[in-house]
Amino acid sequence: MVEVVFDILTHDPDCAARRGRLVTAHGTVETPVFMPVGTQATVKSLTPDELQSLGAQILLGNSYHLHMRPGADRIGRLGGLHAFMQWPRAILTDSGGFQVFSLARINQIEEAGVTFQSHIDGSRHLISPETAVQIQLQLGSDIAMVFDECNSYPVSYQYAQESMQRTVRWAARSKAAREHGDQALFGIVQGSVFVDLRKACLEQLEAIGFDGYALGSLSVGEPKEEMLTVLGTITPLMPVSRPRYLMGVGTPEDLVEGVRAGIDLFDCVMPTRNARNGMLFTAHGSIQIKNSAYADDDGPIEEGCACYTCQRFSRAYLRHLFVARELLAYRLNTLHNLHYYLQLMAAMREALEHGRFEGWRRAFLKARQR
RNA sequence: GGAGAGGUACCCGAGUGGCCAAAGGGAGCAGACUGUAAAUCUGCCGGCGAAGCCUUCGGAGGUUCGAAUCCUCCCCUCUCCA
Repeated sequence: MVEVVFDILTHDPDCAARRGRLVTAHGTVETPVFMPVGTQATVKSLTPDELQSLGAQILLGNSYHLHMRPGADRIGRLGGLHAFMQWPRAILTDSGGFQVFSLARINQIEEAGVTFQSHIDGSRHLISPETAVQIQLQLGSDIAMVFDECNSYPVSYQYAQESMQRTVRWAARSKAAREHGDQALFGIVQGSVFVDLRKACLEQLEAIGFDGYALGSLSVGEPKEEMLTVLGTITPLMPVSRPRYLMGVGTPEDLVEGVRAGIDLFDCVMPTRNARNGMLFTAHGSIQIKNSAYADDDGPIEEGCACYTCQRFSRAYLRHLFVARELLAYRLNTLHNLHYYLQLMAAMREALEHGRFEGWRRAFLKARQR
């Protein structure tokens, strides 16, 4: 089997950004990259063919949700997640660590792992570092994440420290549990907004040794300044030769700042969820398509946008579909937003290739002032 | 012609002496959303506004300290009988 290999093609001369290439058994991923979120073995409302047409190179799947339904063992029997959902390109799976945060009301954290009370039927399930690795092995993702605890914000220094240390212990157990070298395993740096905890966590994870390193528990409610401080301080300390993944982030601006700090992989539900909630991204900021201002607007979401939606449909039509709760609204909006996100990443990769990322970034920020 | 039911805010619809500027829906308007329990959630929704004040429950009178609610007359709608 082919191991996941990461090469850096160019470093930007003016900042920490880099243009890289991640080779997986399911294709090459050009970085920096945005991974659309396909929690339940689907990027909501789109087909795999549409995702490929949009230029998606790698998707994110979720261990917790697929374990609960339909079951990772079942997906394994059915040929793995790629075959199951008919996605031929790369997949990264989250370990369920985010659900420790998002489903905090129905779980209990212990040293052994986290006991979830299923949000589907109330039954109890222990997810441990070992089971999280096992689940992801059954899913057959190209990149697996260690089982961690995603912290909420704010948390006390003491809790952040205890949680971080437990996440490190869990990371070591995850590494020990991994059997196959053809599935990459990434460690996750925790420590909330406390930079010294983040540094200590990263050092310990490096000592264990992972194929890539991620920043977790960011954009969970902390002030943007805090997020940028952690991002700007910790990212440069992460191993240069390994892929760096900023988990769950973020807005278009966040992606640009992340790339600038040296991040290679991103994922976020924002383009897909917000699309379903009527918020559409453009170079000049976002719009709420349901606003009455668009009722008679015969122009596209964004002038010059090459996406399917903008090539054919007016804002007035999209507003109508959304207000009428027509299913097509969710699809068309999602197509546009993902196109925007993926094109944004492609534009950054191109700027990096030409060594002019900073100039590109200034133009990006200027356009959003309008 | 007779018997009965009913007219409440943009629409539907609760309320039948004070806790009512009036429940609840819907529509409308706006906002939020960051490793997805999300096609979800939140706010506003008579007027001016900080408190507060003003106008409002088909119309006009009346009873009462106080009326969407009780009384009188009028207008209109619906159902059944002839």
